[in-house]
Amino acid sequence: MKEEICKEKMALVEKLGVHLENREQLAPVAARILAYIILTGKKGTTFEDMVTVLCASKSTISTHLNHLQDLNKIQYFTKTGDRKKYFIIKKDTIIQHIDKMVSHWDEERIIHLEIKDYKETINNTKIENEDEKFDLNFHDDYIKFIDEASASIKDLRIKITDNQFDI
Amino acid sequence: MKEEICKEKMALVEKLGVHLENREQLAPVAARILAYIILTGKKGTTFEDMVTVLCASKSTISTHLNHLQDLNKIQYFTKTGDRKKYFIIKKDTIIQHIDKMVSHWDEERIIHLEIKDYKETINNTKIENEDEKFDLNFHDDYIKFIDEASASIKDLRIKITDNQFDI
DNA sequence: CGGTTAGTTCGGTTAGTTCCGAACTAATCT
DNA sequence: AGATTAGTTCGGAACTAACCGAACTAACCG
Repeated sequence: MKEEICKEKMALVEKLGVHLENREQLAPVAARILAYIILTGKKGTTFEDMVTVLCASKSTISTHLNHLQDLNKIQYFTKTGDRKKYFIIKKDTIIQHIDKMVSHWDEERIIHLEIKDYKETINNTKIENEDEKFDLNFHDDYIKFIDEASASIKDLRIKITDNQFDI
Repeated sequence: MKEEICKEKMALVEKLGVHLENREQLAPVAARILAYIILTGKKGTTFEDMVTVLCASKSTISTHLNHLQDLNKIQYFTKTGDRKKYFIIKKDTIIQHIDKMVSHWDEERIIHLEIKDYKETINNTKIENEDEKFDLNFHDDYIKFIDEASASIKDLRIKITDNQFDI
């Protein structure tokens, strides 16, 4: 029975790993480390543990573990009389993820405005074929969507910060 | 004056190129091709044109141009008595982008449900320390956000399909 | 037919990524 | 002090991605 759960866990680690590898632009093993840490939860997981369970070398685990700490995605706690570090994901990971989405949309907003600006200049300076002119309405609608989505996710952010969940 | 606009255009191509390179996971030159096509608009741009203006080899342009067509990001039209192809971005690019966002959220939704499911199993089977149990509320709230965001972007999709803008 | 235009395909180079093993450090235990 | 535990650092092997040049094809022109 314990083995079955372990199998299920490792299957999920691989699945979540692939997802995180793409979403967070991480190396395969780095993504699996993160997935494993997420699915282990509050009790935490150790360096050694990950070396054996993820079948990776100590150097690989070490490098990626440090990288994930640099990225502020994980942290560790310790136990008195125990030299090991127990890794858990950063409590504010979701907030970070939300903030990243928001800043990503901000970026899109800015570039859409810039493109629209450029297109307007062209439309006004070159008095060329009417039907070669740029359409601009789309940019306005897209920006409106971005603003709506940002507002909606900021609501979620507030809800989460109020409740202070862990993942 | 024409030169100034050209400089401005190429600066925007680089900027939009970097943005698209990340957003669409394209090779640098592929992203610049797409950016250049977007900023040239309805009059279209040719193979040769891009070779000179983007300072890339014919083989590079050829490969990426075919790749972008495979990805359904660009298309071309022709002129009678003219052997060249005039590339423009696909009219439904925005719709594609929106659909990609939606399917991305669907994916996230599924994996969150799977993780929640796994965590529930663990919480129920192992009757371990109460405070080692997984928190699950976050997943529900995140899924709720995803559903809201999806709904909001689907509204935009309808608005756009009704109006049928070009980019 | 030969020449030009428009584009493709192939092989190779360079750059960069990902991971590993071996040798190392640094703290703790006996 | 010597051994053990916990982890780091370095060099390199294997692989992948991105681009280029050169040689090619395919259509049309005169």
